[in-house]
Amino acid sequence: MVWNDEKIDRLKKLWADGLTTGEIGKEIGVSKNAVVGKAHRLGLKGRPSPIKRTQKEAKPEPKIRSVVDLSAHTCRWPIGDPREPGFHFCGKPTTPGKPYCAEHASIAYVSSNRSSKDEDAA
DNA sequence: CCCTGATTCGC
DNA sequence: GCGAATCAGG
Repeated sequence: MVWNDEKIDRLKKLWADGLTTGEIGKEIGVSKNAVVGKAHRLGLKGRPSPIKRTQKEAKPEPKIRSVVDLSAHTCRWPIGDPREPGFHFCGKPTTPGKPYCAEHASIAYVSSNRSSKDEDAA
């Protein structure tokens, strides 16, 4: 398909005339896709059918947060194995002054928390 | 289901 | 740059 000035002029004329892509396609002798494609390339805007194509799948944001990225109030409790992919940190709000959130702080600080009974036995 | 236009994709 | 294919809405 060669878009000479005639074709382009006719396309613009018919397009501006209010004809649909199918009509223009039949008129000029091209498929409606060609019409709409050329119209789009020419910068012509369609007045009818304001269909907006939904955003395509595109989310290139594989931002991996390291421990240093976590703010002072972000729980640094490790989730998973650091050597395993998908390892991350808790990230929940921490108790002020503590590196972990309340939930993980309770786990973190129970280490060697021997009760009096243990000492009693020893 | 068939129409519309819009965007994406391969040539 | 071209249009078919695909997508999305009426």
